[in-house]
Formats: sequence, C-alpha cells, structure tokens
Amino acid sequence: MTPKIVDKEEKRNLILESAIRVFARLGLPNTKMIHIAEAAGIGKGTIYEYFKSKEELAVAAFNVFVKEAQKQIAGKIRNIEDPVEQLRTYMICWLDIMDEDFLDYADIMLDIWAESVRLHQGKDLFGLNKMYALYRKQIIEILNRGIKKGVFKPVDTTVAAAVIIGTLDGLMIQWLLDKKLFKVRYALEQLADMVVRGVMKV
Amino acid sequence: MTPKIVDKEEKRNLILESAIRVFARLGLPNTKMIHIAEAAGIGKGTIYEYFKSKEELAVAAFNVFVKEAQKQIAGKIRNIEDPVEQLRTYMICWLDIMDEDFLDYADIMLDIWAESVRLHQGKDLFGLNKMYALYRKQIIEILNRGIKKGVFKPVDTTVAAAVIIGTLDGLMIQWLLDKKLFKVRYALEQLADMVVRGVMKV
Amino acid sequence: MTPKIVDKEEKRNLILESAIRVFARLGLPNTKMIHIAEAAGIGKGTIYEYFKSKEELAVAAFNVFVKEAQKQIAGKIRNIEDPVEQLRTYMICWLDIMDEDFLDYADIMLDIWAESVRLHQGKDLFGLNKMYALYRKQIIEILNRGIKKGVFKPVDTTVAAAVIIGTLDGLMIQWLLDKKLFKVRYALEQLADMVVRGVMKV
Amino acid sequence: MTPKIVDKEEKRNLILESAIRVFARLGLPNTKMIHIAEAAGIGKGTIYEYFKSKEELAVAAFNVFVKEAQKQIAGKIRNIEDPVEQLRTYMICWLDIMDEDFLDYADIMLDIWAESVRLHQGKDLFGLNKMYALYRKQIIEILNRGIKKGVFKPVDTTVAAAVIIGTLDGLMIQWLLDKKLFKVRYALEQLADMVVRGVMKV
DNA sequence: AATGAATGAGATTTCATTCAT
DNA sequence: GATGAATGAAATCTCATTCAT
Repeated sequence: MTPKIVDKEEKRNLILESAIRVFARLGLPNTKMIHIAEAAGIGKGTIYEYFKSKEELAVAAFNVFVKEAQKQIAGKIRNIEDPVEQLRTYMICWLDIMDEDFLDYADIMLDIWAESVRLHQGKDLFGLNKMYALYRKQIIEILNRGIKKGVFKPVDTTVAAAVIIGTLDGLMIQWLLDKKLFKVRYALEQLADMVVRGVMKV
Repeated sequence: MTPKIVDKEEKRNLILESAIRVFARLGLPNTKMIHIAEAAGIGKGTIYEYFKSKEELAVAAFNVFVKEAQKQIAGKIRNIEDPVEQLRTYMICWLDIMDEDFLDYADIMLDIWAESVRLHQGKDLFGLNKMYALYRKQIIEILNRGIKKGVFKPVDTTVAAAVIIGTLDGLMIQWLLDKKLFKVRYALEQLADMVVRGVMKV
Repeated sequence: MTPKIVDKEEKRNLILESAIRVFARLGLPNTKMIHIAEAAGIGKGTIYEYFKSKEELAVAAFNVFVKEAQKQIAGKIRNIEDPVEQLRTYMICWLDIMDEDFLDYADIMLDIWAESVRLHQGKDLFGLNKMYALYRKQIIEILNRGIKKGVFKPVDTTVAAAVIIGTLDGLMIQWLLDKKLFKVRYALEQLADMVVRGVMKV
Repeated sequence: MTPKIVDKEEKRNLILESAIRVFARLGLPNTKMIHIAEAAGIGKGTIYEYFKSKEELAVAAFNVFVKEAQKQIAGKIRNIEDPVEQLRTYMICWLDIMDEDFLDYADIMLDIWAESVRLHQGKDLFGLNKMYALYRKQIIEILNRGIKKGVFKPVDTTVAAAVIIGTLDGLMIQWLLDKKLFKVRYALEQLADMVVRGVMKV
C-alpha cells in the first residue's frame, strides 16, 4: 500500500539545510537549484516536491534563521529580573546567533535584506519587517519595565528599540565584512555598556 | 586643449549618473543595461565604450556615492575644533547623506553590501572595505585627538570606530526598511548623544 | 471464475473513464497524469499498471468515444428500411453524440485531430482514419442501397460519403466554437435536408 | 550613427515564414523555438527581438493564413453579379487556399483550433471566432442579396452561413486527413452544387 | 565614435515515467 | 498489485556582451 517510506519532514529539512548552506556560500542570486540539489545529494526535481519555488525555499531558509535566533534569545532573557541586565543580555545574545553554528545563516541576511528592501518594497516578502517588529516589541517591553521600575529614563521606547536593534545589526555587518577587525564579544560588550548607560537614569 | 577628452569625460558622467538613478530605482540585479542606455539617451553599445562591464559600472556608481558622502562629511567637520562636537557632527552628517538628494543612492548600498560581502568575499570588489576603512580612519583621528585632549576615554579606537560606524549603518537600515518608524534626525541625535557620552570621560 | 481479471477490467475502465473526463475538461496537453490519478482516486503509478503511457491512454479514451458513437448510430439506423430516411437519421444521430453525455467527449476530438493529423502523419496513431473509414463505409452502404433502389443519383459514393461526414464534422466544430450561434438540432436538420436532397434523384 | 542596417520588416517576415513552415511540419506544441531559429538561420534569442513569445508568433502565423485567404476570396468574388455564382465561387475559392502554396498554412489550423476552442475558451486568443464571424458576414451578404433578388429561399442566413462554412471546413479536414481519398476540386464542386441548390428557390 | 541587431549560455520549473517498498 | 517519491530531460525566455556598419 504505502511505497517507499520516507520521512517527508526529514527530507524537507535535509533540503532546507542544504539550501541554507549553499545560499550562505554563494548568495541568493548566485545559488542555482542544481547546486542545492547536489548539496543535498538528490535530483533537481525533488526540491520542487518539497518547496514550490526557489523563493519559497529562500523564505523558509530565512525563517529558520529567525526562529532559531528567537529561541536562543528568549531562553536567555526569560528568567532575568533586572531590566538593566536583561537588556544587556539581550544584546550580548546576538553574539551567539553569529556563533559558529549560525555564521552561515547570518550571511544570508544581507541578501535577504537587499531583496526585501528593494524588490518587494511594501510587501515584506521575507517577513523581515515582521521580524524586526518582534525584536522591537521585545525590547520595548524590557524598556517599559525598566522605566516603570525607575531604572531607565522615560525615553521614546519605539525609537530607542529601533536604535538598539540598528546598532546590533550594524555592528554585525561591520564584523561580517571584516571579521579580523575586532572580536565580536569585546565590541558587543562595549556597545551594550554604551547603550545601557544611554538609557539608564543617571 | 583637447575638447574630445572633455566630451568623453562628460559622457562617462552622463552614463554614470543615469546608471546610479536606475540602479537606485530598480536594484542592481533588476537593472538591465538597456535601461541605463535609455536613461542616458544613448545606445546600448555605447556604454561599453566607457565601461568594461555592468559590474564595473556598478563599482563606479558606488564610488560616486562614497566620494560624495565623503565630500559632505569632510566639509562639515573640517573646521570644528572640539573633538566632542566633531564626533557628534560626523554622525549627524549621515543624515544629509540620506537626505533627499542621496536617498536614492542610499538604497544602492544594500545591494552593494550583499554583493560585496558575498560574491567576492575577500576581494572587496566594490571597495566597501576600503570605504569603511576610510570612515574608521576619520573617526579614529577624531577619537585620538579627543583622547589626547583628555575629553575621551582611552578606548580601543579601532573597535570604537567600527562600533560607531556600525551603529550609524544599522540605524539607517532600520530607517530604510520602514521610514515611518521614526524621524531620522531625532533618532540620530539620540544615538549621537548616546555614543558621545559613551566615549566621553565622566 | 477468475475474479482478479474482472477486477483488472473494472479498474482499467475506472481509469479510462476518469481520463476521458479530465482530457475533456483540460485538453490533451494540459492534462497531467496526476490529474487522472486523482480523478480515479488511485495512485499515479497505478495508471502505468494498466496503460503503457499517456499516449496509449489517450488512444484508448478516444476509442471509447468512437465506439460509443458507433453504438448509438448503429442502433438507430438498423431497422430503417428507406435509404433516404436512413441517411437523414444517420446525420441527425450526430446530435445525440454531441448530447449532454457526450459533449465532453466531443471536445477531445479537436485535440485528437490535431495530434492525429500532424504528429504521426501517416501513422494514424489514434485510429482517426480508421474511424472515418468506418463512417464512410456505413454511409457508402446506405448510398449504394439507395442507388440500387433508384432513389439516389449514381454519385461517386466514396466522395459523397467523405463530403457528408465532413459537413457533419464541420457543423459540429462551428457549434463547438460558438454554441450560442445556432441550435444544433435546427441546423442539423437543415443540413440533412440539404444533403439528402443533394443526392436524391429529382 | 546607424549600425548594421537591417530591414526589420523583412527579417520579421523571414522569421514568420520559417515559423509557419516549422509549425506546419511539427505542430504547434512540438515546435521548439530553436527549430524556428535554425530554420531561419538565426539565433534563438533573435526571435524574441521580433516576437514577444512563442504564442505571439503562433498568432501571427495564423493571421498570415487568414489574411491571405481573405485576399484570395475577396479578389475572386468582387466582380460577380449573380449571387448564385458568387456563392459557388466563394466556396470553390477554398480550394485555392488549400493550394500548394497554402497547404502548409492549412495544417496549422487544426492546432490553432484545438488551442482556440479549449485553452482559451471565451478568449478567442487566435482570433478564430473573429475570423469565422467575418466569413459568416461575407456569406450572409451574398445570401441576403440572393434572397432580395428572389433567387434564394428566405432561409435563416446566420445558420445557413455557419452551415456553409462548416461544410467547407469539414471537407477540408477530411481531405487533410487523407489526401488520397478524393480530389478536392471535384468534391468541392459537388458540395458547392449541393449547397447552392439547397438554398436556391425551386 | 556610436549604435543596436544578434547571440547563446544559462536558469527555473514541469511532468511523464520509473522503481523501491 | 499499488503506490508516490524521485528523477532529469526538456523548454521558454532573458540579457550581458559583441561587432558589423
């Protein structure tokens, strides 16, 4: 009755992971479907059994990155009571996202960005805006708690959140462009200090 | 003397400017040579009399952006004596780069970045690294003067410079992605304050 | 005796009928094997247990149509003695073939024709020529009987038969192309009258 | 200033004629763009300089056929006064359309039909319905003149026209399917006689 | 110098068919 | 026998670049 028993979920993941690896190495536009197929050790047509199009595959790849990042961050800040420490931890967490395991994913973001910003201007095809909105929401919550507790200045939390995320992204880009320039951990801590002090009362 | 050379220079610029306009509107990969030719009011083949390839044209376009930005910044900070004010001005200057006239150029950067980081990993085809190196050098100079004067803390200036540039880039990206999120000037001033205080003694 | 064989026959018919329905709705080239499988409620691979290829399935589908049409016609003209009336009935019978139940089938013919005439020029893959030969034979018989009886002119029966079939086909095509143009029954009766009078003596 | 002087009209025709030849030989779906390119002795991409898509090329090919046919017919019936003779001539004219020169074109019609009827049901992509409407209009005019003159019966001219065109088409299909079956001229004259007598008074 | 007609490598996607289970 | 996962040939169309004029 049931032929060739295959764990579709598993195979989908195999393809997705292969795609991420190749996307990361070659970039979105330079990655051809055949490359992904070869990387996964399957036939070209098989990809289309699991993903409708190259674009869908790219979106999925990006989402893996985003979800993984969220998981990391959420786990680390969950049990921190002090808003100051929570904000600092939130920022330092980006380090782990860029960590060995995620380095590949990280590179994809640049392509996704370019595509997202440009090609589908108001569309948010890759959910980039949604992702940033989520990040902002998380940071705004931290800021609000801090403000209520009286440890943070009553800043415009939306702007502050955007600025904080921007600085994190920007730092990462600098590092991605030239990894020998500085140690991420050190720079990140510098930045975190700077930012935290920026929003701290006194 | 040699009017031909003037003509050539002029035409090269015409093509380059047209290219920038089209690149900015459509994005690097979506821009076809014919579009540039039409925008310049010339024939497709003529472009190749002035630029070896589409890539060379893109590089040139990006460099125009970088040089223009530099001219703006250099002009504004030249005559400022106080390092604190100079650093603040340097940062605020990015505002003008993203200003009406340069908004279009700004969008190109995302594409260039993606291409630059990825495709030609160690190559720095577009001179992005060189550009950042220049930016860093300028900021390092400001920081050094400030440190020597005793107004800045004796930070690792290279890291600090990278962090500062990163924050500027990051903020701009946030804004490019969703221009309704915040007013650039306001956020930029917030950020500048934060950063300046971060490196200021006491 | 051998219930397996009955099952096989039954399943073959199930597939064939599903194929006809889908072919009719989507057209030969637009019909994919998976569509047929789904319509039959079976797996894609199962089709190949009963039919060697899509082409063979198409041939079989067409033959069902032809045979069904023949059954209809034969039944109606069998017991008619008068050749004049028999010819007229033969023609009117096409109406029933195009009737509700067969309307779908009818559409297939256009595709089959195109394929038949062209792709396999001298091959008669779909048995179209054989089908027409059969039709001609039947009409020739009617004509011959009429000529012998002295009610028909001694026309070249082969040509006349081809002309008659052609007119029927042509009328049907006109109608298939624009069903609002005329009522089939009315036009068919007009045509039948015209043709019958054309071959009738005096 | 002006490079490679090429008569675009001429080249378009070269491609169109090559396309017609190949379409006629291989059929619409079996004809690949590369075939047409090779037949025209040009590169694959060049076709797209003159025709937006394969479909547009097919439409153009079909229109050549239709226009040529119209030119032939119009020229022949223009100066005929007698409606009876005019109708007969109109029909016989189809012979010339199927003539040596047009034989190739004729074969295309079957594919166009199938495509036209099916794929784009209400769309009339190839202008087939429009073509038939024109044919009907011409025949209706002839019929009306004949009726007014009292030589034709007061038939429903729309139906009669559709029937007449249908018979012509049908005859041609019969012949295209098996050219050895009968001589077109002979059969056509038979049919014309039959039809003319069918609508003639007395 | 300027042009644009010509080109063909190349990419995505489809789908009939195969075959391991 | 039944299945559907896997496949890869094949086809359309794009576009940077060339080059004859």
